[in-house]
Amino acid sequence: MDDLDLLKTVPLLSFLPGDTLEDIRTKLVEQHYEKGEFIFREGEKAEWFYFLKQGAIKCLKYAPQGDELILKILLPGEMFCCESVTFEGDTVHPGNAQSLGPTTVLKLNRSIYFECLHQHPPVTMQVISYLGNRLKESQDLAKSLALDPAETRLATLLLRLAEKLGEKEPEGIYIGIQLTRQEIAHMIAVTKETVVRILTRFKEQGILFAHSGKKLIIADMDALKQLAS
Amino acid sequence: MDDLDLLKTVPLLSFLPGDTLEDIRTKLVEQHYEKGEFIFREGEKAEWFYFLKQGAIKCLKYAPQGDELILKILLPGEMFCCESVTFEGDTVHPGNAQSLGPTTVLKLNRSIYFECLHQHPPVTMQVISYLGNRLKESQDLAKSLALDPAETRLATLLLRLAEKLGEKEPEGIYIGIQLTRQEIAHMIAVTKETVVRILTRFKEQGILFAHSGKKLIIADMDALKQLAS
DNA sequence: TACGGGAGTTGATCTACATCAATTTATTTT
DNA sequence: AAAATAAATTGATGTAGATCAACTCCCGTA
Repeated sequence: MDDLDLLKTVPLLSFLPGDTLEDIRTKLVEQHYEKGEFIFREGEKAEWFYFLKQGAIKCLKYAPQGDELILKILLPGEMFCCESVTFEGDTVHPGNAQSLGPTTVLKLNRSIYFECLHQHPPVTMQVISYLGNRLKESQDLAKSLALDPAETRLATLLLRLAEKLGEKEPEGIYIGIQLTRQEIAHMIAVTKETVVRILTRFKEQGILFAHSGKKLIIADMDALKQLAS
Repeated sequence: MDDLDLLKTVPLLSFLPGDTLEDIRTKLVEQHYEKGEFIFREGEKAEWFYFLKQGAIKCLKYAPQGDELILKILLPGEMFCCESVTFEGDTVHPGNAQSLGPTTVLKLNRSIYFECLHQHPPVTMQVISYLGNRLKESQDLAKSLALDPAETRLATLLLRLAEKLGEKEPEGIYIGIQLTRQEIAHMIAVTKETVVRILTRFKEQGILFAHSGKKLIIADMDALKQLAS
């Protein structure tokens, strides 16, 4: 019953209408996605509040020519689409959500979520807090894209990834999520070639330690912080 | 008493604790700023909820070297800092707010704002909705900075400005806010020279009509939409 | 009416990063 | 394990937009 243990850790869900966690469970819809599947696409009607149970999801937008920008990587425990569903009338998703690997989400019907917000002010306050953080994150991304050179953007990204999901290993801090060079490129708006060239430079400088060529292990966090500045 | 008339149009403020609008007025602090003055700076403690009564405010961030990015232009009727104040403990402003001209704001003490949110769920829902819109806006900006060439970014900006504060004139749609080329440049992350060059091209193409060299008048909205695509 | 300073404009040159192309190395699939 | 496919790497070349520098226009002030 680790499902329920997880739910208990999510303040938002602990306030769902109904007295027991079992009640809550009956209202949540669990759904599974394989790598590359879309949870939703831009322009589709937003009808669910989501909670990421397992896996990782990239939130991204496409330019008309097919270029893409990854705006956010969602990790287990995070909620998403808490804003769209509160708008009056029909709302559509402003971007795409695609699973990075095998992924399980729990989703909650728009009207139940809405009811929950109305009945539990502290929950609503949490959503505001979450949205405030997402807004800050998004503005930091915009600033970085606008003002930082590619090397700084990559250093900043590696640092954030290390802080969020870094695992201590003998050689350094291992980034426990497998992103392709192309995906990294899409997060900082450069080409995959540029990512490779900068990573190669980082390895030469001893900032990075490449275990099996693919795994990213950061050897010198301080140097990265310096570059991210 | 047009002050109160204005307040009535702001749903958030109409829910403030207290029965009459006169009561509300006693809790709001009015403050005036001259062109260029800062309402607050990055890193300062966030202690107020703000409402823009008159004028215009630019929200911006600086890079260490002094480069800047304008994230948002606030116009009369808009609230700001509705998120920071809901976080637990002390919070600091993640960016700067600077007046573009003579500006009047109304501000509300953090704890009264907080109380207001707790007592009036519909108000809270509005704040969520507002933050959701701000988040979408910010992500659109990030996408534009990441994937669109300078010309497209400028076309998109002019279009948005025209939609928000365009005034019909015989020659076209006049953008009723005086921004310097440098400020426009800071909104789309290019140099002022690049802004000038693209605007010159737009004039040559008949998209823009320059009344007295400075005023921006859009002659061909459809062509702009095409470019912004 | 002249003066001064900031904003706008234009041209010449430079550069970070994209693009294109070829090759190597992983990862699936059979 | 071999074949097929996808991802990573490296080098050569191209380009959008930055930078630097000069000049002009405008607007406020004396």
